[in-house]
Amino acid sequence: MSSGSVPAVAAADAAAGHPSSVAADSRSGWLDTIFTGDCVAALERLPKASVDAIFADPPYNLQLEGALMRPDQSKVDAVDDDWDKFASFEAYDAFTRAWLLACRRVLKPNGTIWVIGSYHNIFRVGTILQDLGYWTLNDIVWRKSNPMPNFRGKRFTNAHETMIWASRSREVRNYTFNYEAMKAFNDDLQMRSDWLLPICTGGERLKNGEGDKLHPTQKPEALLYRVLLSSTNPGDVVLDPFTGTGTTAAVARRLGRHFVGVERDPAYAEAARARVAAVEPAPSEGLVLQRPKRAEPRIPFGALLEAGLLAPGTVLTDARGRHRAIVRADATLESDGVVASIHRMGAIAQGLDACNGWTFWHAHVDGELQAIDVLRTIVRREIAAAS
Amino acid sequence: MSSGSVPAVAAADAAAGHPSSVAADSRSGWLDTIFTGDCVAALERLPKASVDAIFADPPYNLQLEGALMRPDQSKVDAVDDDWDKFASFEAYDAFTRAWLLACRRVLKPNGTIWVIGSYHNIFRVGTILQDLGYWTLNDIVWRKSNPMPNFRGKRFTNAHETMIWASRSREVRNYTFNYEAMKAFNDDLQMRSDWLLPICTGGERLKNGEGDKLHPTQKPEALLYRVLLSSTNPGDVVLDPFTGTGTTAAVARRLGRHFVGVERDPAYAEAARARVAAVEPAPSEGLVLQRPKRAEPRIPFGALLEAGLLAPGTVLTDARGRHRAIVRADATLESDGVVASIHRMGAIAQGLDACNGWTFWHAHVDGELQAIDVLRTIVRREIAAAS
DNA sequence: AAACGCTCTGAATCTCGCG
DNA sequence: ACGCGAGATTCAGAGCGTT
Repeated sequence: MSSGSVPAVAAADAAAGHPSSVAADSRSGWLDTIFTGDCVAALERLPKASVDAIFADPPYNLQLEGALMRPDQSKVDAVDDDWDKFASFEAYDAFTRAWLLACRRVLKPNGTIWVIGSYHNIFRVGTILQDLGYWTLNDIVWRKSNPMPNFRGKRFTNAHETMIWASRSREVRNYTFNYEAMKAFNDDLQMRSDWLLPICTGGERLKNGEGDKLHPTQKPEALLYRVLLSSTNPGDVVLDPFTGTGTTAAVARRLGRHFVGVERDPAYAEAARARVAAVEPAPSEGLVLQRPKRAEPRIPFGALLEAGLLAPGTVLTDARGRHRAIVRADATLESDGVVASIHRMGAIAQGLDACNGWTFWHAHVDGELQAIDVLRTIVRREIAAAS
Repeated sequence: MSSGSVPAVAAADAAAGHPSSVAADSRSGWLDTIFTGDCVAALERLPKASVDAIFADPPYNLQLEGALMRPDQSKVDAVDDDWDKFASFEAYDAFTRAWLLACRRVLKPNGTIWVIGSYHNIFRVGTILQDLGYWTLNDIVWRKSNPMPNFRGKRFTNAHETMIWASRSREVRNYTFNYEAMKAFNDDLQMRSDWLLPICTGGERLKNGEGDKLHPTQKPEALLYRVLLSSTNPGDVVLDPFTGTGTTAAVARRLGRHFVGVERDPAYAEAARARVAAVEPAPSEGLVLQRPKRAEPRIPFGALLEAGLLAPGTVLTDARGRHRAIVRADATLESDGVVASIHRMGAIAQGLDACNGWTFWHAHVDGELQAIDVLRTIVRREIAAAS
């Protein structure tokens, strides 16, 4: 992992076709780089299955007509850029299919993709994602704490945008989701599919020479922080095919992730490179997340007997003493003549199909009734200390 | 308007083809009726352009596989009904296109449609709505205050569903949106596109003989209350092509709207009819909404000076006295050398993009600090009295 | 009687590694 | 690829019985 080093943010004109700019067998030519050019052409030059995650903020195809005035007659600075103009839904669909296909090629088998949009485009994006074989994991609603009001009073205040989070295909189960970290992030409650965050304003919003916003749709770093924290690991490669002002790349670098960006507009691309170069990555020790229990070394129940923490003949009960079983020397339990593992015996006792014996069965430890999971923790600590 | 009368909730088998059950030139045969049958067949028997609004809760095509257990090993009662099974996305799309087309025929030119769904189906619904010519007005997020958790810790808690609100076509401008009523409903703030509401539980949830839920996906009445209050008027006709247990019809009747329902399952249809028959409509005088402000004459700020209600040189402040500005004779405000309208000055003072100066700026009226909107009301009354 | 604890349930695309 | 078994995993609110 090279998160501490300065990224190579030099320009590389992928669309113009310089073969040397993208090495087919190495990441050295394109990692931590923001390319100037069309994203489909640029992605075709990246190796297959080379990125861990994708965050895409494509044109929304807003289809605005005429200017929108505020109640005080000031003009709303709308998204009227050429890159957001499409001749028809069909043209937008073809564009969407093309870049989502190109993304699918460079995405690792267990990688995931995020796409953000509004009601103007997100339904078409979602449909095409499904049609291409991506498998939706969640749709996440970004609730804006400070949305633009509806000036005409003809609709509800459009106060949110939608992100779709999808794996590469239905069969994938080992995609990255830092469940425990997000739960801790959210005051020990599961992170929900609705996130309340302010829009990008103030010092975070990049300005042009005249002090106006540089880019019409710059996303807040807090949004990308949650996205990358939840679905990537330090050292992962994050691709943003519509880099814009480089929010994804900046947050990726801050969080010790690698990035690859593609941006069509040279001015945006240059601003993004300068922005990313100024980012100070977090120290790697700050990026360590709560380790999920699944990742802990497996301890067989017998290890508790070997360690002398439990003796054969000990009586185990459930938390309320309604069920009891005796520990045998071979690390099985016996109850009413039945012999089984701690898990099976817990299931049998409750009449269920399955049971986690570690948390179901209790023993007296230091005079207190405690789950045998506590003893497993002791064994794990001893193993960690010895190695 | 016949909201006070008992609706005709007798069954009518539209699918079986009784011509007498639907009169082509009168509403007497089908108004306030819940039909048993397939919705496309039933809608083809309704007159063209005959309903003011549609609320549709179609199958979501969940594509579940296997059983899901809670951590305590109890089984989640999943939606595994035949009506939610589709052979492919193509089959679901064909189904969706068919009923949305049938809906479009019976919808009045200025009518609107609501469709609710989850990430499993809503993208496809939204795409097809657009392809058929409907024009999206908003997507509304129903944030559930008490969603089912994610039991395996593999995704974000799926804590919301999405509703799409669309007009019949892009050109329509005179659709019903009770902007002021929704604003009043929301403590005088514009109603946003994210609504926090609990799921349907407790006494509101219809039960079968065994005390289990009668229908797997009954929607809360509060959701339909907001939908119908915002986008329909008393006396309007509301169609629900997937009536289920009749939540739409029940709330429509309570709010003095007419309804038409179609439900395929005879048991659900019968339960819905009984439910609706028990609904007591609200008294019609309770259904009068806040008069739209746009119908009020526009009063320029200068009119307050002309009327002598404010004098040049008067100091205005915000409600808490943190910002101040001086009224000039030309009806602009001045503060720290900056001159601007009441609205712009309010925005500048707060560092925001926009501000309603009428409610932001306050003056001492009869010794009390009050919003200058109070003075506008006085001017309006005088104008009304003079004419 | 109010408080408390236990049980039940809701549109859900919900494990993983080893043999 | 498939079967097997270890063992990891939940929030809000209603309802009901006990303290």
